Amino acid sequence: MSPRPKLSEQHPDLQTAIKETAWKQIAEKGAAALSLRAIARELGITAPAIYNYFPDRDALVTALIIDAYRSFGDSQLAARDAIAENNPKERLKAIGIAYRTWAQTYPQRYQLIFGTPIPGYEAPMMEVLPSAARSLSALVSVIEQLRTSEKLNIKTFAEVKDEYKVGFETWKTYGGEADILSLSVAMIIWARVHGIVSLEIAGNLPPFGANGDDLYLYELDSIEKEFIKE
Amino acid sequence: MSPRPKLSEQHPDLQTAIKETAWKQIAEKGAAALSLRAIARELGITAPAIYNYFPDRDALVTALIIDAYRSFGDSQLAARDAIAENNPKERLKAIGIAYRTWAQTYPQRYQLIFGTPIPGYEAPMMEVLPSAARSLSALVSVIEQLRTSEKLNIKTFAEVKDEYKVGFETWKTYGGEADILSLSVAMIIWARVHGIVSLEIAGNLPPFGANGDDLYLYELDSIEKEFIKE
DNA sequence: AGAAATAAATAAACACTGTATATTTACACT
DNA sequence: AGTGTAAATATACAGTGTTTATTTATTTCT
Repeated sequence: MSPRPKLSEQHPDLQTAIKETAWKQIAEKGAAALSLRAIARELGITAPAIYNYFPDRDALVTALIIDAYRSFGDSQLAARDAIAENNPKERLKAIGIAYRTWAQTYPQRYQLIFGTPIPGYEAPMMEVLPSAARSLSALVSVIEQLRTSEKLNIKTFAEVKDEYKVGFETWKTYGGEADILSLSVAMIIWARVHGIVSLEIAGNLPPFGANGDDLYLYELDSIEKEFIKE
Repeated sequence: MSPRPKLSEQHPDLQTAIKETAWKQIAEKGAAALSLRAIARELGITAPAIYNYFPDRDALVTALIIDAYRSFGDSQLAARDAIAENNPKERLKAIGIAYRTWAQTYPQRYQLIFGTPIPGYEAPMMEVLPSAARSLSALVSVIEQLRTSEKLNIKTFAEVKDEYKVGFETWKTYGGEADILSLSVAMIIWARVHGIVSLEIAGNLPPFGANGDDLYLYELDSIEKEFIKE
């Protein structure tokens, strides 16, 4: 009928509206069910109109991932900053608790970031790195603080290989100044909490025996004992 | 043209042929790209013919998952049994190494089992439990052996809640006799190795700093020190 | 052996999906 | 006022899982 509605009938900020509708549908039906046509339907526009704002579906997904990283990073940084700077042990614990809380609040976002729920989609590292690095910077900064105050309990770890130096510098731009040792420890801790949380969210923990709460708290304790001196 | 080819022109065991073609395509293009029509095309049949062997796509996926668990379980049990029974420490390490090796050999299978790569698919617990329990039985049995020989270093853990007793009994049918404490420890260890491996396979470890090898070996060492006495 | 029943395939169609192309038109600027 | 641009539409294509009706090879029964 009318090839282009008047401005007054349009969405004021369609780019944002598209993302919001996408999140809504992801929350309702899961990230895998994300559909450009369904988004367009709900917004009262046609599917190709979306291509004015995102070159293709993957670009939309990338934008969503970056937003999710930002939300996740906000939660991590807020948890850290809620505890006094001179108490890294409690800061570490707060970050750990916040990690799982955020994941349970936004399981779809968690899977969007750390899983592979979109058919054929692979995140473009260079676009995602800034927000990804920032989201881990809370953890890295606490570990780094432990290290510089000589409370970090770990022997030497791998050195940065020459070929990775560039990537590491980029990382530090967004993830904050940190020794490679701190980054390695952060990655181990990250992998541990991710291990439990991802199994739990994907429904792969058997529904008996120790539950997610028990396992998770055990791990947080275990991490504290293993990596913090005194 | 010919609504039904002669027996001589058909596949002798179409059910198996369908699964094999599915695995081939999963290996080539990833689990997310699994397509009934593509399978049919490659087999020279029509898509609806598959419905004679699997009621729908999800049933095929479930069958694939069960096969993958079997392959994974075989690898775990073989790794365990390659070491003398009276050497649980080395058995544990062998299982750990085999875990990552299998995952790296069959990354698509790993994601099929432990990720959520198929849009809208959720594994039916009751169908998958037997092969899933068996695949973890190697780890559980080693932990159980450590526990009965009093070499397991852990304090008490959660008790089995009454409502979960039935599920736990079912588990033991396929996963072997084990104390709930052993099962809990096994799940922690499982979550740890899964944490690194899943991040690594999904390409979410930053490509610098400690690599997967370093992190993984650190964790295996760490697990040994934390859970085995002496 | 001939007829009936069964089972396994095909063909065609439905409702979806992402995406490309050409077209239309509201809006902004000169 | 006229032109150019940008943002929408309409249309179309190739792909998906799935349903239905149809055909026929094979098996079973009499």
